[in-house]
Amino acid sequence: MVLKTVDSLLKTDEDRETAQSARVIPMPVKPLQRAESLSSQVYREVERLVMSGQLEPGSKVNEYILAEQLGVSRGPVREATRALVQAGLLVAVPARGVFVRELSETEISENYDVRALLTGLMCARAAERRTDSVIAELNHLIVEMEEAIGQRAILAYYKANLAFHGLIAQVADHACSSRIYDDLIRETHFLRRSLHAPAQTNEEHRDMVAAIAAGDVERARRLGEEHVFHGKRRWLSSLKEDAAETKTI
Amino acid sequence: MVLKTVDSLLKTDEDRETAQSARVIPMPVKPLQRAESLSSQVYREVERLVMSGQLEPGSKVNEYILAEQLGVSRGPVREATRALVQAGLLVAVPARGVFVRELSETEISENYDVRALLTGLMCARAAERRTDSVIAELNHLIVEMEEAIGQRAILAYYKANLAFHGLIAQVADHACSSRIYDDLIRETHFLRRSLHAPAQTNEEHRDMVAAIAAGDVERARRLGEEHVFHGKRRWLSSLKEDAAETKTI
DNA sequence: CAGCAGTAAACTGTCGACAATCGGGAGAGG
DNA sequence: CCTCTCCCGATTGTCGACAGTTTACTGCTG
Repeated sequence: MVLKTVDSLLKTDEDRETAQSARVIPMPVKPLQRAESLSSQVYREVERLVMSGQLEPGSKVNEYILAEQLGVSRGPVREATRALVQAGLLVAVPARGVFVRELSETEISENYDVRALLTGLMCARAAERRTDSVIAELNHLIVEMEEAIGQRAILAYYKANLAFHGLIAQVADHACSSRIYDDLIRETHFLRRSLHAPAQTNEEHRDMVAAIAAGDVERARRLGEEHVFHGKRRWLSSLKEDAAETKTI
Repeated sequence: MVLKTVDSLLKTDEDRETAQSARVIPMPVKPLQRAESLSSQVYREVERLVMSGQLEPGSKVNEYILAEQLGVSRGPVREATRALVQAGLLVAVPARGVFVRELSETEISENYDVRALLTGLMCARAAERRTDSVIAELNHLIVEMEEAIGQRAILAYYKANLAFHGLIAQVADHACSSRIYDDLIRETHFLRRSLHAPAQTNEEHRDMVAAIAAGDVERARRLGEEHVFHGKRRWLSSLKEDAAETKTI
């Protein structure tokens, strides 16, 4: 691990590896592939910080401080932030710096729209390429989500849900959709920390898998699309609730 | 103009502006906004080089040479290329450099798939938000394309076609779709230099505008989708022709 | 006490230089 | 003559430093 994580700075970093130690093993088992470039590591670390909420939307990302915390110079940090701006996680203001992107309600709404189409496409293709083992795995994930709902285990549900859609994407075998879908998911990461009507959502999952299992391509597409649109509706109603609450307060 | 274009290096660069010349006007009319960052300028210049075909798919982009040609240091060049990698125009190979991305047939096919969905979405929304002036402008562009086809003016057709889809995107007022659509178009830029069955394509344009003008949302969506899928079919058939030719040779 | 100007600190944008790594070519050996 | 190895040049990855701009603080004035 070349790059220090920001977390690790809070602890004493005692995990310094002495790679050049003792004997040189004739056939090294792992370190054959060179360490990833610092830019990429910084990219992933900043991505993690944003996704985990440690960097809140709208907050400023200071190059200098970040570079110091990660133990690298500003070069790689600048490269990483540039890429993250292009990826849509950050926004750059000339001569002011980069900030964690905050989405307007319109942008979130549009995000749902495109995700719906992509989900439909991937479900349709998944219905064409399904195998018994995949269907079994999807059903297993649905059960997992069911259990997570019963135990109010938000994180477990979140992970299983991610795995569910990830597996569909994998089976769909459509890299272009998959990539864009992942980008869109990342942009709206903060929405997924709170959950609305998970039971109903999981019911939709069941229907989707049934259509995929039956090989009903068009039905799978429609259910996939609707699944996301229903998510959008749930988000909208939660918005209205928030607005009502703030109004009554 | 701070940045030198690569083209300009072939000519003698005589257009050196002496910005600090003669008198200082008390109230400067234009230069109030500071020049764009070099990274952004390099970004656009490399993008232009790729789009125009001066940098062919698969060719290597040398940081040092590019920086020297543009008259900047390698820092901005690295930032720009990182962003372009994220944008999908370049690919980075660790410790080897960046190359102009070349798409496999599968990737191009998938590109069409997603573009079809987005075009459908934008046409549907355009049908909801149409105005008389927009319809008139769309019809005007169709006529322009018609004329370009008659005159075998590929470039004119290309530009009008771009304007046509751009106008629909603008009317659709769906930034998310629009952004992704543009990215996808850029990735497959090289396909649009050769044209297949433009007359038929323009006929589809007519139908699309008719549906949008009539406010028939679902029909507009379907025609928009099909328009791109027909483009995909035309591309596939041109592929087969190429394969047949190379086989007979 | 509030508002404004001036100054100083902080931060971004950019550059040149050094180190590490990869590819190609020369040379030796089979 | 072919192949493998070693070395060198070319190129990327990274760093520290400087310059210009923005921001924040301080002190002055109405």
